[in-house]
Amino acid sequence: MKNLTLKDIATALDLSITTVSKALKDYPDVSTNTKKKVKAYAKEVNFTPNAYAAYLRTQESKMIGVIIPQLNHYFFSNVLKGIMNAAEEEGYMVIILSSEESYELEKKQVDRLMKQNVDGILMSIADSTHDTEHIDNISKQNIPLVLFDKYSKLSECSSVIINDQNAAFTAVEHLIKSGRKNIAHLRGPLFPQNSIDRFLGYRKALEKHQLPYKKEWVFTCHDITSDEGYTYAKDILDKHPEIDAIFAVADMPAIGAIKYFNEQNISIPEQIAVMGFSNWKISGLVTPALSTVNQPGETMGRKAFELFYEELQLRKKGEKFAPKIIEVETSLVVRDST
Amino acid sequence: MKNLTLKDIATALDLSITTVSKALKDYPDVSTNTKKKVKAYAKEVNFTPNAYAAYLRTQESKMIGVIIPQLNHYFFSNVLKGIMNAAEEEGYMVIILSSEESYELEKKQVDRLMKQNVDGILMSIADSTHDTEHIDNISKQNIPLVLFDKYSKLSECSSVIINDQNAAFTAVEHLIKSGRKNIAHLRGPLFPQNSIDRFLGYRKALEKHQLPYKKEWVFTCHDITSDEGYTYAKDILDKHPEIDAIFAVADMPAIGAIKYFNEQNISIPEQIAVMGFSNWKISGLVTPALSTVNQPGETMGRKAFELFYEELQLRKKGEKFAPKIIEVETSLVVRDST
DNA sequence: CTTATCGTCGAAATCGTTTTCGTTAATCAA
DNA sequence: TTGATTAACGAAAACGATTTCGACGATAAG
Repeated sequence: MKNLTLKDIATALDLSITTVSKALKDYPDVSTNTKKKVKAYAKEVNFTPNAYAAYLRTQESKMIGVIIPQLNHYFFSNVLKGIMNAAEEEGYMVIILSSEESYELEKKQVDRLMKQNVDGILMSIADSTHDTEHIDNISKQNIPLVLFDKYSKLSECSSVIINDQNAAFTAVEHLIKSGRKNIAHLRGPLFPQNSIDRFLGYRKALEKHQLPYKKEWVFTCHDITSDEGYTYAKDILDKHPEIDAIFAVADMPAIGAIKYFNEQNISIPEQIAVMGFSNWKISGLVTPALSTVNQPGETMGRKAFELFYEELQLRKKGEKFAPKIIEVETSLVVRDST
Repeated sequence: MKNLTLKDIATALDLSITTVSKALKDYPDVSTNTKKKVKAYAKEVNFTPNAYAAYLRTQESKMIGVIIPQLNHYFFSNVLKGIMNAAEEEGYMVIILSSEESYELEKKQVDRLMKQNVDGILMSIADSTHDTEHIDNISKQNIPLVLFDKYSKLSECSSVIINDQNAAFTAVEHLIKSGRKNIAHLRGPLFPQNSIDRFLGYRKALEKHQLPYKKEWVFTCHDITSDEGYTYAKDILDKHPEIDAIFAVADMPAIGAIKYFNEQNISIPEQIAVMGFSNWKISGLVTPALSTVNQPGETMGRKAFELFYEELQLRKKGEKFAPKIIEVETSLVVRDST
C-alpha cells in the first residue's frame, strides 16, 4: 500500500513513463485522448508525484521557510495562519522555525532553511538582532526573501509592515483628545524598527499638541512582558503620580500595568488610562478591556506569501524583481481602559 | 554560490563520490586518514547532504508532520515548542498543519502529510472528529503515529496524555474543600475524550463528597470560547443564583465568566469561585487571577516526539512496537479566583 | 611461487520525476 | 511517387546521495 509512481501508472495503462508525466502536465505533444485516460486514472488511484524526486530535477522544493521570533505569540500565530493558508492554495508546504528572539538562533535557523533548500524564506527579525549579514546572505544565495512586521531598513528585500509611527501617533492622540496631559510610554527594545517607530509616533503626538516630552516618563521593556508592565506601573505610581495615561508598545506590558492598578484599586481609566498595541485576544478579556491598535496579522501573513510568490514567478521568467514594501492598514480599537 | 554536492568534494580531494559519501558516514572500508581529510574538508566548506536526494534512496525524509486543532492556542503552541526542540535535536524538520477543529480539514491535512512522505505524524484530534478511519489509515500505511492531548480510545497507537479525570477531580475537590456546595460545570464538546473525562472527574468529586449532581448545572461549551463562558455566567446568575462555584473545562470559558462577574460587580471568589483548566498565560493576568490546572504542554510535545522516534528506530530494525501511552503529570495552580 | 586474505577504493545501479531529443507512422504538398 | 511536415509517443540522461558489488594491490599463509 505504498505510494504510487509514474511507473505504476505507465504499466497499468501500457504507456511510457514519459507520456504519463507529460500527460499530467498538459504537454502539447500528447493526444487529448491519452491525456484524458491518464488523468482519469491518476485521479482514481489518487496519485501525486513524489515531491522529492521532482525537486531533484526542477530544483523546486515547493516548501517555504518561516522564521518568527516567538511561537507562542498571538500576533505571530495570526501571521502564520495567513501564510499557511496562502501557501496551501499554491501547493506549498511551510516549515516554521522560531528564533526565540535570539540573534544566534536566528542565524542558525536561516542556515537550516537554506540547507533544506526551501524555495523562499519569510521572516520577522528577532529583537536582539543587530546586524543583517545572515539576512543579506539569503538574497545572495538567490532565495526570495520577505520580511514582515520586524523588518530592517538596511536590507534590500520585500517587506510587509504597518505604519508604526502613524498608528502610535493616532493612539496617543486619542489619549490626548480624551484630556490626558501627562502620558508615559512603555517603549520596546532599542533595535527593532517598529519599537523605534512607535516611540517616534508617541513623541510626534506630544509635539503636535504641545505637550512636554519627558525622558523619565519613558520606560524600556526589553522582553515586552506583562511583568515589565506590572513593575513599571508600580514605578509610575510611586515616583510619577502626575502621570494620567500610559501608551505601551504592546498589549502585554499594558495588561501587566492594568493588573497592578487593579490590585492597588486605582480606577482605570478615571485615574489613569492605558493604551496597548496589537490587539491580542486577551486585551478584550481583561477588566477593564484594553484599548489598543489592531494589527491585522493574518492579512500581513497572506501578503507576505504573495510577495514571495510574485518574486518567485518573476525570477523563473528571468525577469528582475524590485523589492516592494506593503503597508497594511491598522485601526484604533477603543475599549474601556481609555 | 549554490549548495555543494558530494561530487564537488570528490573532485576537490581527488576521490570518488562513493568514498566521500562513505567517509562521511563512517563506513569501515575507508581509511582513517581519508575519513579525516574528507570530514575536515566537508566541515570547512559547510557541506550538508541534499536531503531530497538522500530521501530517494533511503525513503527517509527526515521530516515529521504535526496536526493541531488550532494554531493560535496557548497550549498547543507550547506542545509545538516541545516537539520542535526535540525534533531539531535529532535532525528532523517539522511541518505544522492545523485542522481548525474541522473533521474534513483534518482528513485533508493527514492526506497532505502522507503525500509529503513524512517519516511520522504527531497529531491532536479535532473536537468535531467522530470517526477514526483517516487516523487508522496512517498506521496502515506503516507511518509511525503519535496522538497527544486529544486522543482516541479507539485507535491503536501511542499517545501522550494527562489524566483528565484525576486532574478535574482534584480541581473540583479543591472547590469543595474551600466550602463550595453548589458547583456548576462548563463542560466541553461531546466527542473529545478529555472533555468527557473532565466531566467524569467533576461528577466523581461531587459523588465522593456527597454533593448533588444536577444536570441543569452543566453547560456545554461547543467552541470552548470566552464568549460561551460569558454567556453561561449570565445564565447562572439569572437562573441559578444558588451556584457558588464554577469548574470550567478550559481557561477561556472561565475567563469569560470572570469578565461577566466583574461587570456585574459580583465578587470573586467570595460570591462565586471560578476554576479553569490548562493554565494559559492569560489566566495569571486577569483580575482576579484564575485558579486552574497546569497542563505541561512543552513536556507533552517532547514526549510525543520521543515516542515517534522510538517507534521509528524499532521499525527500522524490523522489530515490533507495542503502542505506549504516556501520562504526564498535572498540578493544581491556586490563585485568587477560588 | 601460488593462493588466500585484507584493507581501500570506485563503478554502477538505484530512488521517481522531468525534459531533451529522437523515432515512428501518418499526412500533406509537389 | 517522393520529400517534407506533423502528431504522438519513448529512450535516455539528468538531479544528488546511497549502497552493493567488485577490483586492485599488498600482505600473509601454504
